[in-house]
Amino acid sequence: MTAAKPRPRTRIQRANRTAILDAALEVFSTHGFRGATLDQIAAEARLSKPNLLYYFPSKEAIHTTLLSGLLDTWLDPLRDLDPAGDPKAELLGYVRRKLEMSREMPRESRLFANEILQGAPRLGPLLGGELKALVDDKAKVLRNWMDAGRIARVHPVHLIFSIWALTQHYADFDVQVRAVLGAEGDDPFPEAQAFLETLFARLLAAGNP
Amino acid sequence: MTAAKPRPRTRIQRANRTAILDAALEVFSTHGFRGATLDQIAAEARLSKPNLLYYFPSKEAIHTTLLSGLLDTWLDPLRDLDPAGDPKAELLGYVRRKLEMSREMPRESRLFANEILQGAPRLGPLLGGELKALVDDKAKVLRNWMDAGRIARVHPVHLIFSIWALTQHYADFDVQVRAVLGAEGDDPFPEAQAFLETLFARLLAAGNP
DNA sequence: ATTTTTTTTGACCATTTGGTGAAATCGAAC
DNA sequence: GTTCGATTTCACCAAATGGTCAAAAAAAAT
Repeated sequence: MTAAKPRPRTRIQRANRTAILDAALEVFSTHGFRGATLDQIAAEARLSKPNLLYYFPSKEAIHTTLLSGLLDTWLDPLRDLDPAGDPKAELLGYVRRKLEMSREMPRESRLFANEILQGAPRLGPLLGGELKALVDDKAKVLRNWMDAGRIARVHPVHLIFSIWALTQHYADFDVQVRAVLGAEGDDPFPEAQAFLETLFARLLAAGNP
Repeated sequence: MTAAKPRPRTRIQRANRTAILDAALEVFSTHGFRGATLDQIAAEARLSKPNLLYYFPSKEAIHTTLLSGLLDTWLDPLRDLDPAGDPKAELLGYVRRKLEMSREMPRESRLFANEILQGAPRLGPLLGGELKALVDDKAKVLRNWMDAGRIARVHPVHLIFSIWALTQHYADFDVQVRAVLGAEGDDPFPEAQAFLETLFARLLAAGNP
């Protein structure tokens, strides 16, 4: 489909490309595509603007490069959900890994959130394609587990939505979370982890009607 | 604190101000503050740009006007949580009302999400102030209910976070939700309502450890 | 009908923005 | 140490953007 990107050869190229992508991630994730400027990105990357455009042909190209890698990374934990594993352990593991990603890659989470908020103008088709396919597949796994009485019966797709919503909330709404929690323990994530574990354990407890 | 805004007198003023605010809500909520342009807003409101600026002194002013009204509206359902009511009914009612707001005011939800995503540069102080105060107050109510054994014990603030995250997800990530669900029933909200009801009912079922 | 006030517009401005081109500088291989 | 490609910078554009101003056009008040 897409032209195979010739991997950057020199170490200068590698270093600068990563610097640019890192700077762009920072800027795009806090201002959205339209709100971000090349000058901001250039400044953040400590390069001149023309120098930026020596490595990437356009603002669009930088953004696209970031997004194209993102969805895959983002869905890795869901892909790992093992149909042969223990249902509850698999699901709680998924929640934990997803929450870890919120803590360790909040900028990526916000980049994604921005894109969706703005109507997914760029990775729109992937949602109904690749993403839907994966979710449908995993929903089937969940349904099997429910049929076998190994987890409680709930709408499998909304169950997945709920995991996304709850875990990404701690990255995307970080400012709000910290403001509301106040000084009470700087790091909200351990509490969040405990809370989410309880929540999903109770929601999925077999024996529920 | 803020200067009392002299309510618009003439009906033309009232009509145009609402048209502008409505247009601005549309544009700001899909592009964020920096990504939105006065020309877009003017076009959406069917006014000329100078005419826009006859009613509002600046882009900032429009945005501020929108945001200042928003937080209050947004928190109304939480304010309504009645300490004297039945715990489970109160909480499920809160969830329902919040989900209704996601369905009926998705643009407002996205405007808010954009602001928080971008680090809450404008309504930042309100988060640690007014918002935190309200949440602390209601968390106390929740804790009392837990102490009395009327709902299961969980971290009350994270419980509130979870309600926000789960309900707002259906407004903010609407595109994704619809893409993943596919044609399977155009309106995701009835299913969402049922799912969330189950989720919180199980989470809060007294008798839980 | 005329004055007065409100509303709308067209022309305009300074700054910012995404992007270009050619020249200068740098770095590695020889 | 020279050469040749890779890298960086300087000067510059055209378009877009937030905003201004004075004059025209509508409404309202008299």
